[in-house]
Amino acid sequence: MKEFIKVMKAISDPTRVKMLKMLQRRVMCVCEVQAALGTAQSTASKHLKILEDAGLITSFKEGTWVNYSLADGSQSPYAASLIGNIKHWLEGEPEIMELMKKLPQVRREDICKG
Amino acid sequence: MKEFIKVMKAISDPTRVKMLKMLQRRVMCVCEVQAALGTAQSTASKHLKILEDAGLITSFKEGTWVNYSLADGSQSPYAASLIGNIKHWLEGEPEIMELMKKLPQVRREDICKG
DNA sequence: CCGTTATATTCCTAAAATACGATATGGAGC
DNA sequence: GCTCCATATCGTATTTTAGGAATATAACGG
Repeated sequence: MKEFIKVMKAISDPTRVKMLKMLQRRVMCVCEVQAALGTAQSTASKHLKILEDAGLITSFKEGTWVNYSLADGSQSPYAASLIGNIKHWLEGEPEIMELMKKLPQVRREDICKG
Repeated sequence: MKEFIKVMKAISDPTRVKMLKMLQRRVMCVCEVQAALGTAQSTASKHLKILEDAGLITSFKEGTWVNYSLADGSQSPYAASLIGNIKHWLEGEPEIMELMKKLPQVRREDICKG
């Protein structure tokens, strides 16, 4: 039950849902997520951790960067099911479409290292 | 997005999940739900309202009783998907099995009217 | 080792969720 | 009309959550 609630709570926040929708398109580092959403760095990092703890995303380090991507769902059957659904859910939402449109311009080469 | 979050938030609370699992088995009135979970009456009523607003359950009046049951999902595609999943999710959970075991003894004839 | 950069964590505050008791509503029956 | 019972709503205390600023950690380049 605790595991189930953890997954559901993780997916119950608009900011985190947006993160999932972005990571569905491509791998992103924390500063890219932060830039795309316009949040504080600590906020982005914290939300990503919640998603990772729930088994919805995974990360791997690449130097100082931490790359996040959608998980395969092997960590939790609930996460697996939701990962599958989230891919087609909310695709028509204006809020999400807007975000997706500006996603290509959010590149770590332009954002970080400065 | 708001509708989506509403459904997800609704299903992110242990008390409400237990309610859904019970209503999956049979129709129940508020006092039966209250008795089965051991909560205050106001608490049960409020949680049921949240689930109904999310399109996860429906109600119909029968005299002074209000009967709640699982919704068919026609109100929201997100609710529809989760209603389908919740039916097989958590079936093995000790907490849920315990609850299901005592469900037959929770009858409005014994609880209410007195 | 030192400085820089990306990320994580801590601390604090504001907003939201939860629970309960108390009160209000609404139907049934006298 | 009044009373009883099931349910809904209100008021409030407590807990949880979200957000950002500040600080800590970790990896890289010199």
